[in-house]
Amino acid sequence: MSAESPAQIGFQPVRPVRAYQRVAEQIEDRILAGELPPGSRLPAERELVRQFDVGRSTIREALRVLQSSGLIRSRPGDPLGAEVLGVSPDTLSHALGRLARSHLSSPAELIQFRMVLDAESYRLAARLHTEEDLRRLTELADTMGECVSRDPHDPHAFSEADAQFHRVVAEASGNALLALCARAVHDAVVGAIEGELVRAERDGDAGEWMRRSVVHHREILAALRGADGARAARLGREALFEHYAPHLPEPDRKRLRAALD
Amino acid sequence: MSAESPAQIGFQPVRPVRAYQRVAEQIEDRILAGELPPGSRLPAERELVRQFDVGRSTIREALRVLQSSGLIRSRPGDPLGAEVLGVSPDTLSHALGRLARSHLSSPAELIQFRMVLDAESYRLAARLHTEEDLRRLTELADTMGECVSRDPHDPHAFSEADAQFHRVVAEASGNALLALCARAVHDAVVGAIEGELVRAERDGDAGEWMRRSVVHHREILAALRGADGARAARLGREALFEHYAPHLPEPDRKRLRAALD
DNA sequence: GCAATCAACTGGTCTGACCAGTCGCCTGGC
DNA sequence: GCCAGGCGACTGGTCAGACCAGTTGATTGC
Repeated sequence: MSAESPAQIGFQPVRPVRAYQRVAEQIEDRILAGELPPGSRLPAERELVRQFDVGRSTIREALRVLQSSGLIRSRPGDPLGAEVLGVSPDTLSHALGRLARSHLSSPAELIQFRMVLDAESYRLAARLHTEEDLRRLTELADTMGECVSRDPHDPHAFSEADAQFHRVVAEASGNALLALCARAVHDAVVGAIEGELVRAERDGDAGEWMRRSVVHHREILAALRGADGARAARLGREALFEHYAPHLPEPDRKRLRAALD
Repeated sequence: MSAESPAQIGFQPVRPVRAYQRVAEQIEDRILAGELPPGSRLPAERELVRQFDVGRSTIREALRVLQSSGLIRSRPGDPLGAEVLGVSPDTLSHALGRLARSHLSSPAELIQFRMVLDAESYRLAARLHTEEDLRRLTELADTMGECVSRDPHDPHAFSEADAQFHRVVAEASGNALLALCARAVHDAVVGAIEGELVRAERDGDAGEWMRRSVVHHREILAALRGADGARAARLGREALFEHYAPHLPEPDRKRLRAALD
């Protein structure tokens, strides 16, 4: 890029930058730089009006943008001002959820994507886990077992422990980005497929798949303990496939099978 | 969930929903449902004021939210009103870029994540590619070869063809979601590491890594043609590792190596 | 000591205004 | 007849000021 003609050097097309954008950028930069840590408060809107020397609507539009990005949260009547939330995976979840709802991708793709992310979490976690991770995972698997042996079953607590299990594995992978994405996809899947799950529970075979799921999780845990990443990854993929495939039409199922490896 | 005490059934905490949220939701739903396809136009703000029967600031805050989500784009003076862009991966890119810039994740994690996504793209693409995909990939590999054999090198066109290559592979994987995420991560990596790359180019070994990269891409292409997903995935991981590892400190490099498999 | 009240905030919304930019029409000169 | 220029009639961006409902904390009354 060092060989451009002199006439083209130094000048770039200038696009108008809106006032609310500059306000939002300044605040976002402070948040990302850590100067406004999560939990801290922004000044009140009318105070920001004075500091930035713009109208209140400009301030409000900037705050709306930040809020829709999940960086801040505001509450009417709060004398402390808007609360800084910091970077969170919620934006990712939202964006993924939107993609999942749009014609751009199908539920099957969402599930396949989750198979990929989960499997890679397992693979990495098998190498990098700590004893503490294993302890927590064992505990969660036990919790899941209790939920299924209890009468009546407690599918809510079960799902909670299940989600927690995946979250711990993702964190054990040592890659926060992977963990955040895996969580976002997990949330999106749950949000998109929830209706199916409820129906399946009502069909009465809830105990059956919960039991199978517990077995799966224990096998995965054993593979993690043995540092067998490939096996853990394969087991994770199979578990997801078995769980979701029955609810999908054949073409989708075939595509999902391609991700089984 | 069917066994709750009667007193807890039927009532859920009602949280106030802001007017701008309802406006934004209505418009977003129409866009996601395809009733407002990309390229179509929203009514003018003052017309929306009439239709939704709210103040203009409410309309504007709703439009700001949609705009920051990348769903619409507005331009001053446009008599046609805001343009509908539809769901795009830009939001994902933004969110990932923010995560990459925040203290929550490091460049190494970003690269590792890209290794994961690319490798899985290869694995799936090896199974599901079409002849047309192979033709385009061959063409792009040739283009990359030309860029490197040209004198002087054309690193810009090279990077462009490289990005295109990855994009075609991701699309050949048959999973649009995976493709979008891979592209978003690619963009985030490029955005985050660009400074490093420029430095490397200036160091004069540009020709060398470009040549190696071409070889890598041809090997991957051969693996894809042979439907050898595992091999393609491994090659893809190695290519990224070789490219980025030299620019990282040792601890990060070690962690990246864990993703090599 | 405690509960009800009140005043001073907050964010959410509306109104009305002005500006600069953009477009389409319309008119004037060629 | 054609085209350039200008003139509205729009657009979105911004500002100012107002009101409302909700929150909070001090004050008041018991």
